[in-house]
Amino acid sequence: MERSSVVAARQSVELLEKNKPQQERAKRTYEAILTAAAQLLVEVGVERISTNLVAERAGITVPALYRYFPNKYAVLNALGAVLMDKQNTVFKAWFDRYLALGDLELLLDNVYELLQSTFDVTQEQVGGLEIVQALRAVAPLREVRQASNTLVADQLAMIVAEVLERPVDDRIKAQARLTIEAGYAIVEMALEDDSLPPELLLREASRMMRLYWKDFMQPE
Amino acid sequence: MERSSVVAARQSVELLEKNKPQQERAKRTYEAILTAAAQLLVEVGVERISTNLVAERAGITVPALYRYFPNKYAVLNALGAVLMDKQNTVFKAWFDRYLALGDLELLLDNVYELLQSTFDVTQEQVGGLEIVQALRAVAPLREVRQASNTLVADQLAMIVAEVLERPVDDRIKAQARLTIEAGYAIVEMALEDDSLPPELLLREASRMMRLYWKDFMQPE
DNA sequence: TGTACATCAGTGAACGCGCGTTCACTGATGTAC
DNA sequence: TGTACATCAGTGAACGCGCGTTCACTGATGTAC
Repeated sequence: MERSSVVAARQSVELLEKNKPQQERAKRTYEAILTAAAQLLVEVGVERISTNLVAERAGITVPALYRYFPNKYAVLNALGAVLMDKQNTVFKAWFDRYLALGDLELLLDNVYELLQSTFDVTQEQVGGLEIVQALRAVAPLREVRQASNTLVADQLAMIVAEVLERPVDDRIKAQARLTIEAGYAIVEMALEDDSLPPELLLREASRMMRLYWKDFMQPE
Repeated sequence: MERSSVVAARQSVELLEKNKPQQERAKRTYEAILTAAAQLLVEVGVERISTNLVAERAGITVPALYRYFPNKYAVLNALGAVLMDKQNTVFKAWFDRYLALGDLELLLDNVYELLQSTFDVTQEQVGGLEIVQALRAVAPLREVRQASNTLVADQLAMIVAEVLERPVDDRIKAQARLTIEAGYAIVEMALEDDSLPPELLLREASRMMRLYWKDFMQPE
């Protein structure tokens, strides 16, 4: 699995991994660390997760964890990268499937499918909701999340502009950024809220987005 | 200032305050704690804020802090309650101003003003952005945020239903919940993102919401 | 107006704990010959 | 096929630190008479 599509800007807290696992045993250890971290994110939350806890749960000693990650933020970052990659993959697949040149209608008519797929992929990942929340919560990770969302939004803006033969101005960038951000926020809400069925929330969200972009293409 | 409009459900972590400050000196201390906490939220982040740090910054000893708050979550909760109250007050004022019976048009034509006011009130509060992020991040606070947003959304749903003479069904609840959640997410993004002007983002968001609700009232 | 007293507010010192991190090391795995 | 050796992977023990929390206490404030 390719996990480098989200590249962390270098900052005061080192987020990059140290030694890559080479041997089989090492790969199992590495995966055990991520699995343990995901479980603990659910059980104790990002507030109380620690390298000690993760190592213990993974069945290794702490120095073994430090062989692969410089600190706990790097572990969370790796977890976040895995999930964001999955989400971005879903997005790209959807985009490629429904994008017919010169026609955005098909895309707009299938926004619900995108939201539902994003919902599914997040729910299937152990600790999925907790991971995306951690991405919002922890300062060094926030920038990674923002960079990823901005990247996706810019790609969306560029392609839409191209199809409509319009310039990529701030207006269209704002529309794209807005849609992406609202989309993720609503998916997270649908995962969290248990008073309303997720399908309904996602259905309504897709309706909102469709109306929004339709109006951009053919103003009232 | 009334700070109790957001009531925390009792849970495993105690969030309520202990002794209320009575004398003048105590009120200053109490305020100094909240001010210090807000500053430190900006400087070191929610990850590293601690009662020790807050007490030191506030110019008091740690046991003095414990006189008013049972733990650091209660401090963050108080901070969050202050901000959510301000936001809810803004919402209510806007709602009362533009709600004409039997007509939601005026409301819909002024969504931008609401978003801008919410943006302003959050930006003016020291550590405003960091506080709303902490509300999303910290588990025991998350429920408080969700309860507050659900409450506001339910009120919105109820009044809209009343004006339109429709029942308060899941559909209308979902619409309201969605709008509120997307609204806050976009305000936060506007505060965080520095690549696009906040006014543009809020303008577009209000356009999206207006189209969404218009369509509900008069389907295409 | 003065003072004794009750209550409120804040202090100094101490505690046990889990944290992140590092060290020199032993053990496991893979490979050259 | 066997073995010596290099490299990779993981351990045990230790460290200093800041954390949350509590205690018995001193000091400040307000009030009854």
